[in-house]
Amino acid sequence: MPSRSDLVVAGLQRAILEHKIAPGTKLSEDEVGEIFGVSRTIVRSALQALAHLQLVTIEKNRGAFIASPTPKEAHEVFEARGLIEPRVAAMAARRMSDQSLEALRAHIEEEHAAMHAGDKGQALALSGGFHLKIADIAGHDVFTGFIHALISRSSLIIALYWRRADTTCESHSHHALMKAFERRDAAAAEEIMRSHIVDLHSGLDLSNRKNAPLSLADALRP
Amino acid sequence: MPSRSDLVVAGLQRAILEHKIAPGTKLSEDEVGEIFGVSRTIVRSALQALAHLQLVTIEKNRGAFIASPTPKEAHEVFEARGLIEPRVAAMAARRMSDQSLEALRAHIEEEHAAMHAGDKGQALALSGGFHLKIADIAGHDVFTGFIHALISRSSLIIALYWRRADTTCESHSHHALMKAFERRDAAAAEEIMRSHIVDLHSGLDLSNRKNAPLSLADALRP
DNA sequence: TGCACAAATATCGTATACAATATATCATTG
DNA sequence: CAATGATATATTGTATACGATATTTGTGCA
Repeated sequence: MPSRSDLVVAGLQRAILEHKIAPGTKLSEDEVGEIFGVSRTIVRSALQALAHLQLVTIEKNRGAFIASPTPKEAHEVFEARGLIEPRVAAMAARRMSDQSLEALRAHIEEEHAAMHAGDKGQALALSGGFHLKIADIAGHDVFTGFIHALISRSSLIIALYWRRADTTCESHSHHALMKAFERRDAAAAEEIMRSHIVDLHSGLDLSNRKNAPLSLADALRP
Repeated sequence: MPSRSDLVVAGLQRAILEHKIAPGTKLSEDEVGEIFGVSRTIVRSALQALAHLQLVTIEKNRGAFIASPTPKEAHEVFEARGLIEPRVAAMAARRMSDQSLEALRAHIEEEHAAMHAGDKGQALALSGGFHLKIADIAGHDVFTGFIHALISRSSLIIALYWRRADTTCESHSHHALMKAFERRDAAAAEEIMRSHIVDLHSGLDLSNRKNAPLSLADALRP
């Protein structure tokens, strides 16, 4: 049974992951509460949770803002992913069931569809979701928790520093990973994941920060 | 300027790290609020923060309890530390300044003193602090954050599953790490850290859980 | 005595009221 | 007109009140 603040967390997180709210945007407690129909008590709880994931930063007596990762943070996040995710991919390969394999295939289909539909935001969110599903399959809750936080932050980082317009390399790497999973080849999965994340990391231009603020109410309207 | 809930978080965390509150202990909001002289609003915020660190579990309509890691969680925590901390130790060795080296030496002195004083709880907390200081020196905020959470949880795990009475192996490994740091030998630091954590991991007996509940008010009285 | 069920109590979940702080507005002055 | 300062407004920080849920206690009955 999801608590009411979890719903707010999920709603905001989704908007952030799909790039509907830009980094730096202020999240006024009253405004968020109005949109979700809850009191400030709930909103505050949700904002604290998001702050813990480092998706928002809370400044005392000033309020909460969508986080705006620095180049250093961006680098660190992908460095961390580069250490953890290959290991987790190998674990997932060893534990891969036919059922999980099928779920991953379905997920890739969704990615493909969103891409063709031209919905960049959703395509990006789904691409992160693929990595998360792999972590779930690995069944290592500690690593999964870390990866969850890292992927969320990655979405913000990509909003600020991504240099290319497309995300086709994603699709290619994800297919390669599928091949390795089908063979239950842990070593291959580990290596493909490593190079995939290096790819993502090198797709960032940490010297050029983009800006694209947006109205909060618009972004959250379902 | 630390907010009031941070003070509650720090107070509870310290008590947990020093094994003054046993896993499973209930943290009543009223009781904690009474002890720290704050309202339930603040306590709730603090408990949520501790829940994010997984030092506390919150059960809906039942309250907050000191977390009681399962054997699986215990295994995963040390597996994660085994992956991350060696890498961080290497980074720290590369960035080690004379000043940082001195700080680490001083820290080891403290450990030594606490051990001689027979204060098991504080010795354990300090031993975790040594690992944290290394992470700080490495200057990688993402890894430091992870390690912070992992070390906190390790303290709970040790409370439940530690098989030996002493912690002398800690002291030995920490000295060996210092030697590597003094030589700025990243490879050695990495390897020593790896085997140190394997040592810790193997010091657990995951089939035997200890029990040692304690009064809450006593534990928190400064 | 032991069990089942009901009342009473305690604790948590949420909303709201008030205080503290920051931000915005606007007049004043050089 | 720009800069500065005072007032007004808006927003966050905290406490508290009230309703909802769980736990405990107590009572009746087999």
